[in-house]
Amino acid sequence: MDKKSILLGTALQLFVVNGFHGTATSKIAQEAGVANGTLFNYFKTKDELIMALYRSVLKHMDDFIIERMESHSISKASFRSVFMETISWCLDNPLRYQYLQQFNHSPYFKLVTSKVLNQDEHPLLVLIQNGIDIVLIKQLPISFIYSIFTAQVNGLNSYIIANDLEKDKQSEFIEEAFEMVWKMIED
Amino acid sequence: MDKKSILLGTALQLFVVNGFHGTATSKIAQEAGVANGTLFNYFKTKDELIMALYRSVLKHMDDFIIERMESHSISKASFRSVFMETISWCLDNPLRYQYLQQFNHSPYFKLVTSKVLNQDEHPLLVLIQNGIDIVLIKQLPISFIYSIFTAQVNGLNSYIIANDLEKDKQSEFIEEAFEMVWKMIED
DNA sequence: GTAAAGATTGACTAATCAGTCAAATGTATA
DNA sequence: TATACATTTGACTGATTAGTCAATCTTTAC
Repeated sequence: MDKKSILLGTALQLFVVNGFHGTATSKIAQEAGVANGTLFNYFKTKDELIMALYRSVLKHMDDFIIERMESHSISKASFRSVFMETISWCLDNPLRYQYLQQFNHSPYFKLVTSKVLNQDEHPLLVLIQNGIDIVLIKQLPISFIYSIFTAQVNGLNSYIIANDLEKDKQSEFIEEAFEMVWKMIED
Repeated sequence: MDKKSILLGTALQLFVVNGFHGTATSKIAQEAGVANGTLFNYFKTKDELIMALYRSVLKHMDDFIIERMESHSISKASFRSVFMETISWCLDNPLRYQYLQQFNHSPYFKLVTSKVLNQDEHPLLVLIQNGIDIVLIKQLPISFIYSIFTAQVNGLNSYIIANDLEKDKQSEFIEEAFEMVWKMIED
């Protein structure tokens, strides 16, 4: 693994545990096994590291979901697939998930907006747009459906984590939660 | 207003804008119009201020909702009332809402848990328990329903804020979102 | 009026931090 | 081997920080 990836991985862990300003750049470099100055060869400032890590984690999630989408039709099954893969990613990548949440609710979030998020190639957004077009789901703004959908994922995820469910109990609630959200958005 | 309240109010604003570690205690004291040392008379450490502010904001929200609950029956109307008041509070108190979110997704969150949150007197939790008991809503764990309900509030709120809706458009979506969440949880 | 108790002050400290840079090390080419 | 180029190093700096405390001011009680 190259030094940049190691630095991003180390930063991820430390930021989630100690927060942004609670994590010194020197600590990241030390834990990553490189010199202090090396970090600043790869990331001009600490803020740039924080932003780069955010983009990297978003990409990791999107790649995971796109790669594993079962159905390419526009159907309940494809929504189910996106829902399942999203939850899977969150549960399999707790640090990355926490980092996204921490970042999204921090003052750093206002520094990104448009470019990073308004990606029309985002699988869920495309799916919702198509679902609305063929009157499979409710005639409401895409971003409204998107908010509802992702909020449901977050709610489910925080429930599973807070209650430390076993695998089979998890599956039950995931299935239940998807049926719930589908009932919400279907036309 | 007493100095403690002024300090809490100033801290709220600065923490939301600049983050926890991005806000110096000396800055809070300065903006609040008191000396540096005065802050530490009211809050032993910076962390204690952060925690006290969290509890204070939670209490503000609960008081608001309890005070304005229209119906004390166990009915769809009472769930609707809690939903509406919660959204109202979020929209009327953007700084406080943002602070809750920022705190909940920060490393500080793990320092609270049980005592602050497991309050059985929380209006929504009580309502859900009663709703399940009389088979008005689905026979699922209280905390699951709670997660779903609050997730819906968060999703709706982030949609309204991100799209900067006018008042009447807001009402439409709030109504729609409640009907959606009710469809999810009703038995 | 006065004395005791409590509240407020702000200069101060010891520690920590983001970012720099000249020197050292590694790598590729001819 | 020699030379050019890129990467890595870590000591260093100037700035900032949370928290302290002896001195000063304010309030209360009689």
